[in-house]
Amino acid sequence: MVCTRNDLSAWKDFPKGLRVLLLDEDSDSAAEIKSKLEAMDYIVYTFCNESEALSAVSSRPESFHVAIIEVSTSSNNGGLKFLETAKDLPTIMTSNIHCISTMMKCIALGAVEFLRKPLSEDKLRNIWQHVVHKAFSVGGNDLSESLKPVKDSVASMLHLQSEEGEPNHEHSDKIEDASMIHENDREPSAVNSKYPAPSTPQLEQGGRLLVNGDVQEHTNWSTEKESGDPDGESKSVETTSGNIVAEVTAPVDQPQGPRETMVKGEADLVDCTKGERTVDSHPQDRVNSKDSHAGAKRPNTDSGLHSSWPNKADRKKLKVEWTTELHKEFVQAVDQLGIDQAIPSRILELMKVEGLTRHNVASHLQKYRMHKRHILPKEDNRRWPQSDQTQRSCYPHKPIMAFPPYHSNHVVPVGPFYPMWGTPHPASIQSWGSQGYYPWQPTETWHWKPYPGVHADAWGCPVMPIPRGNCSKHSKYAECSRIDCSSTMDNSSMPQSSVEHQPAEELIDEVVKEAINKPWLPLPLGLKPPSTDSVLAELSRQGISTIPPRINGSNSC
DNA sequence: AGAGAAATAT
DNA sequence: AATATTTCTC
Repeated sequence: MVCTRNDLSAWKDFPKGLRVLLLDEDSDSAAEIKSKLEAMDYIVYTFCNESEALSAVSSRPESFHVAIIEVSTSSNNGGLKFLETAKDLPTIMTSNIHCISTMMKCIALGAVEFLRKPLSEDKLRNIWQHVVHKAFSVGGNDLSESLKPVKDSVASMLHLQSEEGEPNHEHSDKIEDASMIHENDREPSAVNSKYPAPSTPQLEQGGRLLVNGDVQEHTNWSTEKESGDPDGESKSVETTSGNIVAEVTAPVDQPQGPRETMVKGEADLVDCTKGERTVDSHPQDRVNSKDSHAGAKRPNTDSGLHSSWPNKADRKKLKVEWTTELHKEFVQAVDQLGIDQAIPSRILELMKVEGLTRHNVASHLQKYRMHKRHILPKEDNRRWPQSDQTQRSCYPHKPIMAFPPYHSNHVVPVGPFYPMWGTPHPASIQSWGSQGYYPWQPTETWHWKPYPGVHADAWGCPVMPIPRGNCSKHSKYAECSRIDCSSTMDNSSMPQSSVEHQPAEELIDEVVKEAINKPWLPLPLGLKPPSTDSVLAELSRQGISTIPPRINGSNSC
């Protein structure tokens, strides 16, 4: 009758079927208790003398979940021996005498509770709590066989994910609902309607699990890198069977450093539970915050609704708002990492923004790249009239043959495609580029590397006509190793439709790919060999520092 | 597992 | 229409 883990995952209506060892020398009393317990769908094993009970519990300890032991009046130590022996078994002592010292003795010896006779249904109803409590108090390893399944079952009910146990969503929701109420005395409502048998947790332990479940929700939110989405990206509080108690008892975690991102529920205006939440930011953490007026720009900042933490429903839909701030941090991270390192997880790491997920970053990065590739060149040309030519011309975005048609002297009054992203004013909303913020590592370091393992730019990347003069200012390796479009295309007569520039990009991709994959072949028309600078940079990037001294500054532009 | 692209949602 | 999230593919 060993209760295995599998049995327990099927223990849907816990605590029905809980196995109770009952020791009472008074057979009438025993019968009475037994019938009450059985009415609650507990399974009762009655013993009328201690030694029988002892042998039963020692020979098959896994057969019982809880014991109710009468403190015998007839013998001196009646019942206490059992208590001492069956330490793994949550044991409730009972007696019709209620001598305080006896009670204390029982508790001191490990009894989980002392119940005065007669044992009413109410008293008996809650004995399952001790089972659960024990299951969660004891470390996973020394958990007695009979309790493991209990723990699994409960963990599963609470959606705590004990090991790979399948979480039970219906249950978790209900429990969560119940826990939101924070009441100790639960009438047979949510939980109990599903588990009609006993219950009405009164003891601290019982309630604690639920309350802590709630706490954990919060903890989860504040630490999780990915909000509670089920794809498991949440690296936060992975509650496992071994550490639930510790986890749950720990104070709600104080973000120690990471900034927090602003997230917004979808229904901003509805009510406190749905309204936007602005997490307090930690000024001391904002080491990189460059603009003091940033706060004023935050469209969402502080509507005074700090009240409630997101409940589950809302949490799912929390939306990251890419404010200027946030975007700036993003760009900084990206710049800092450089093109080949700028992957969502690293960016996320660098940004240290609380609550931001890798998905968020990935998405933003996707957009960022799109803009870099397709939009910025246009934007750049048209919206940075003051810029020295270098900035524009050295843009690393790929293909350039198809630079958007447009004459620099022709002021285009029409709004940009993506006004948000291209606005030149540093203080205004998002602008993708990082120029101006991090002059030591300008966006030029963004060399899109379409083919893993090789830096395309080092091998020749197509590029716009090189403007006169300014090249030498930029030591980056990219700029001199590009196609000189003017040799093959006439800028002034370039196609006006940006549609036509797509195929050209792909073509260039192909050409570059070919050049990369077959370095022994002559470079295709339009590709220049890599410059010395670019080769050196690539070599040093790959950890090769010693180069034969045969370099003659041939990187003329 | 995680990056990136595409699809989908708001 | 812009942009964020989700889903899908590799």
